[in-house]
Amino acid sequence: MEPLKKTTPESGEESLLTTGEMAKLCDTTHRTVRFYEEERLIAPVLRTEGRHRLFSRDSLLRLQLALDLREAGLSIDSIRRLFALKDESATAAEATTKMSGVLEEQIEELQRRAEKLRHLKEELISMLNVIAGCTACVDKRFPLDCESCGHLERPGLPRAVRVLWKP
Amino acid sequence: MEPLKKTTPESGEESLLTTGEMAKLCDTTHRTVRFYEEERLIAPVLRTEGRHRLFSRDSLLRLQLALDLREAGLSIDSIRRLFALKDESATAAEATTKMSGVLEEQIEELQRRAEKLRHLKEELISMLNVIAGCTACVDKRFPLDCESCGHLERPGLPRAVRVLWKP
DNA sequence: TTGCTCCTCACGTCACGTGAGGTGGC
DNA sequence: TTGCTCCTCACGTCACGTGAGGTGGC
Repeated sequence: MEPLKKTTPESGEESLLTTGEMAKLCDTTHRTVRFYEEERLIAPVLRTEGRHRLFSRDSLLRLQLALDLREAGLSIDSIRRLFALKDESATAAEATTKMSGVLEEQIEELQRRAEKLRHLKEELISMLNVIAGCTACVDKRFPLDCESCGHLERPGLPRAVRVLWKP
Repeated sequence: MEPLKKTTPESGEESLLTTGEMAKLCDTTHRTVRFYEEERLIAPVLRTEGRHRLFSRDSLLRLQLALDLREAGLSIDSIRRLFALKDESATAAEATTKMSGVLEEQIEELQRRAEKLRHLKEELISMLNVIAGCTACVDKRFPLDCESCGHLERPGLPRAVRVLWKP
């Protein structure tokens, strides 16, 4: 029996990834992969003779995490600093303390953002409920004279309705 | 008794807001107020002789909602279209249907984002737990040879640790 | 008159997007 | 040879930030 060289690479050489494969596996674009390389967050392990980039599996993981951290609101610079923290620390304790600091801060920021989004969502939902009452409206006063209708006069009317339903 | 003209304005004229007051009440900058005016999302009701802008309370509400929608991920263009929906609709039913569509879509997007953020948060927290075990590490192998330590070998180790704790 | 706020250009920034024109590799 | 992917500039975009140099208003 012959060893399955193509499907089960052992050296790791054969599992290198092109820019396009990196993009596909990270669900992003070619340009974004190039941008993260420009920013020194990843680097190709080698180039082909035609100068095509080849990345390692480690680079794939780094890019995936970097992109998730970006989506979570960290800037490229913060991500770069987070990735550099370990090598800049003298001891493991120092590294973990610093990483914890960055991560805790971001977790708190995520919680604040989630809370704000949840609030806005509630406002939008309550708004849908209010304007649902206008769906059956056949009044000739729409849309220029809704204010005389009375439907929008009740107290506690969400700001979104006041703004979006104003003449 | 004299009417309290200064503190309880009746005409509304006296409650007009300058660009700086708009910025302060929206917790944003002067430039951002100007930008939203450039984008036709708000407009000053009048100018002083010295060309200083004066905005109405309605503009304040519009700007506050616009900024919240921006933070929630809507583009300036989407916000402009949402604000224009009512006047572009022939009936109240049409307006509510269209607004519901935009808002429902954004609510779903918010939920997707919140879910992703929650996932990343879990990963970061579990990462803190793992690297907490390294805090007491006094091994000379840190930081260049952590891989030979065994602490990071267990299966299911979050990707974040694999990336951030790699040599 | 002094301080603070406001004005109008206008270029800078961040994280990419989008061609333009050319080459690589199965 | 054909298609698809990759390459390197390099300018564009979105939502503002940041001065530069000047004027307003209590």
